[in-house]
Amino acid sequence: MVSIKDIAREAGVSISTVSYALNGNPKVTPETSAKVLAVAKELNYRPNAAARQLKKQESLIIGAFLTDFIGAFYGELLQGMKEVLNRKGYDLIVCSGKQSHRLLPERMIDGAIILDAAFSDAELLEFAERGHRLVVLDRELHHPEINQVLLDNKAGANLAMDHLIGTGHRKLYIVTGPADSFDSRQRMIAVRQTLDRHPEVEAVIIEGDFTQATGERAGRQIVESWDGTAGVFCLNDEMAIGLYHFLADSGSSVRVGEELSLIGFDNIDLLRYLQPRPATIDYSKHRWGAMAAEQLLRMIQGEPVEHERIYVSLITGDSVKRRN
Amino acid sequence: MVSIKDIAREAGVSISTVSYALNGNPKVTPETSAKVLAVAKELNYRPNAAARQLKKQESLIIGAFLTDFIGAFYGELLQGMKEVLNRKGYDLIVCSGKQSHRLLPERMIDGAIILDAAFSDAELLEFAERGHRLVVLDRELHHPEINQVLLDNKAGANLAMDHLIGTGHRKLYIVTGPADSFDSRQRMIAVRQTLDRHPEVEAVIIEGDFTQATGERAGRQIVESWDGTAGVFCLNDEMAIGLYHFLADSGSSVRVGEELSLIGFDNIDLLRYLQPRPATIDYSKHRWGAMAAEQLLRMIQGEPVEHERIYVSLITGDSVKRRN
DNA sequence: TTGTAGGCGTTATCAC
DNA sequence: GTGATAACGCCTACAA
Repeated sequence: MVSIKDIAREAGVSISTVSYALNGNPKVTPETSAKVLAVAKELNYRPNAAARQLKKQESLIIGAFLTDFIGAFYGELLQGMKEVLNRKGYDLIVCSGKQSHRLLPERMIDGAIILDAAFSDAELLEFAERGHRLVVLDRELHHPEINQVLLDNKAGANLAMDHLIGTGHRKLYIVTGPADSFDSRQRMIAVRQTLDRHPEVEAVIIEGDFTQATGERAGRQIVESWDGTAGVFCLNDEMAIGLYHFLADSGSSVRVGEELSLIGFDNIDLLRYLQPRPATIDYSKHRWGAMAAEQLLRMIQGEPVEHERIYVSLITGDSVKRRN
Repeated sequence: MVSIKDIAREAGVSISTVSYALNGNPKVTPETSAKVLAVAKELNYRPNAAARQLKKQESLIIGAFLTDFIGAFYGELLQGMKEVLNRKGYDLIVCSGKQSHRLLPERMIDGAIILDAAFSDAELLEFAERGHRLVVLDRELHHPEINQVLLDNKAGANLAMDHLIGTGHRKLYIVTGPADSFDSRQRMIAVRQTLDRHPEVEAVIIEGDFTQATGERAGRQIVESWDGTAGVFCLNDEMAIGLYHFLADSGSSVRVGEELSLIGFDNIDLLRYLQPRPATIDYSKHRWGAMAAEQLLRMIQGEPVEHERIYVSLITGDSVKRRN
C-alpha cells in the first residue's frame, strides 16, 4: 500500500509536507505542492480511511438502518437522505439486521438514521448516552443526542376517518398494523379519538401486520359478515392492496368503490396500477429522508435542532363512495 | 472514549494483557481474563473499528453497490447476500452513487459486489489491479481479483423466444433494454440467434430502457400497427407490466393472452397481481445474492473461484396463447 | 515554508 | 502468563 511516507520519499520532502499539500494547506508553496500532487498521482495514492478516521475521529459516513431491504417503500426515502448527505460531503450506507448495529458504537459511522423496530429504545438511548448522534423515524425518544422526524400519523388517520365518515359511512372496519409499530399505534390513537367523537358510527377493529397477507385475511373476514355497505380503513397501503386483490380474485359481489369504500395510508407506488384508484394518505418520502439527513448533520455540527414533523394529505381516489 | 488503556489502568494490568483477554487468547489466566472482562463491561468498553482496521488491514465489511435504492427487485438479492455474510462474521452495507465508490480504494470495505452500470469497466479493473476483491453481477470482466456471477441471460431469452415461436407465433415484437445494460445486450444476442434459426418469423425490434414507461410506449406502437395476432417479448417484466397496463387502460381491443401473447423476464413480485398472469423467465434472486457473497468471501480467503452462472426457467403463465 | 515528533486505539512481537 | 514496545497511516502542534 502506498502511503504518504512513500510520497514523501519519492518527492524528497517530509511526510508532513505531503499531508499539508494533499489537504490543500496554504502553508506549502505552490511548487512543492504541485510536485507532491504529481508524485501522489503517479504512485496512485489513495488515503487510508481507517487511519484518517482514527486521527480525526470522524468517518464522514452516515448509516441508515432499516428493518429489511424489501419494500419499494424505502427507495425514495433513501434517495432523499443520499442527496442531502452527498451534498455535504458525507456518504450514506444502508444497513439491516442486528449484527450491523455495531457500526455505531464502534464509531464506523458518524451518525445513524433509524427506521427499524429491531432497535429497542433502551439500545438507542444507550448509544445516545455514549454521545452518538441519532435521528429516529419510528418512535418518540427524548434525549439531547436524539432527534425525531416523524410522520404526522394522527393527522393522516384523522383525514382518512373523516373522509369515510364525511361520505356517509356508518359502518367501518379498521385494519391495524403490528403492535410494535409506532406508526400503527399513533394512527390507532387518532382512529379511536375520531370514533369517540362519532358514537353513531359502528366500528370493527381487525388486527393486521402491515403485510398484504393480512389485508387479504381482513377482506375474507369482512365479506363473511357482510351486510350492506361499509368503509374500510387499512392503516397502510400494503394491506389495502391485499384486501383489494382478495375482493377481485374471490369473485365476491362486494366491490371496492361501490359496496365497500376503501382507504389506505402511505400512497405507495403500486397503487397506480389499481383500478379504481384507492384513496390514501400521502406524504413526501423524499422529503422525509432529506429532513432526517439534514437534522442529523445539524446535530453533528453542533447546531440546535427541534423535532420535525412530516405533513400528510388526503388523496381521494375512486375507492370511496358517497352514501348520503 | 474508553480504550483498552483505560481498562488496563483500572484492572491493574498492561494493555497487551487486556488485548489478549478481550480476544480470548488462551495465554492469559482465567482469573486475569475474568477481571479484565469485568472491568471492560463496567466501563462500557467498545472496540474502535478504525484502530483495529488500521492494524489488521481488514474491516469485515462488504459493500454492495447498486444503481439506485428504488426497485423492489433488490430486496431478495440483498437478503441473500446478507445471510451468507452475517453467517461468516461479515457485515453488509449497501451503497449507491459515484461518491461512495471511494469506500473501496480507501479500504473501508474488504470487498464489493457490483450491480451498477455507473461503474466503468476501467474503474473496476483499476480497483482489481490495486488488489481489491470484486464480484460483478452485471458484466463480463476478466481479472484474477474479479469474479463473475451472471444470470444465464441467453438461456432465458432462448426459452422465451422458443415459447412464443413454439406456440405458433409468426409475428413477434421484441422490446429491448437500455444499450448500457449487460443483461439486455446478452438477451438480445440470444434473440437474434433464435430469429436467425427461424426465418419464417417476422420480428420488429422496439427500443426500450427497462422502465414501465417504455413498456407503455411500446404498447402504443404495437397497437397502432396491429394486424391480427402477435407475440411480444419484453426483455424485462417492468416493461411487460407497462405494456400490460397500456392495453388495459387504453380500452384497446387487443387483449393480453388473446390477440397478443406476452412474455417478460425476471419474475418480479408485482406480476402476482396481474390477471392473466404474464409468462416470464424466473430465477432465484436470493440465490444470486448468496452466490455472489460466497464467491467474494472465497476470494478474500484466498481460495480459488470459478465464474458462476445463475440458471433460469420458464414460467408459462396465462399470457401466451397457442396459435397452432 | 518545511521538518520533527507525538498520538489516535489496536494488535503482535518480543523479552522477561 | 505478563509487560514493554513498535508498528498500522494519518494529522497537527511546535520547532527550526
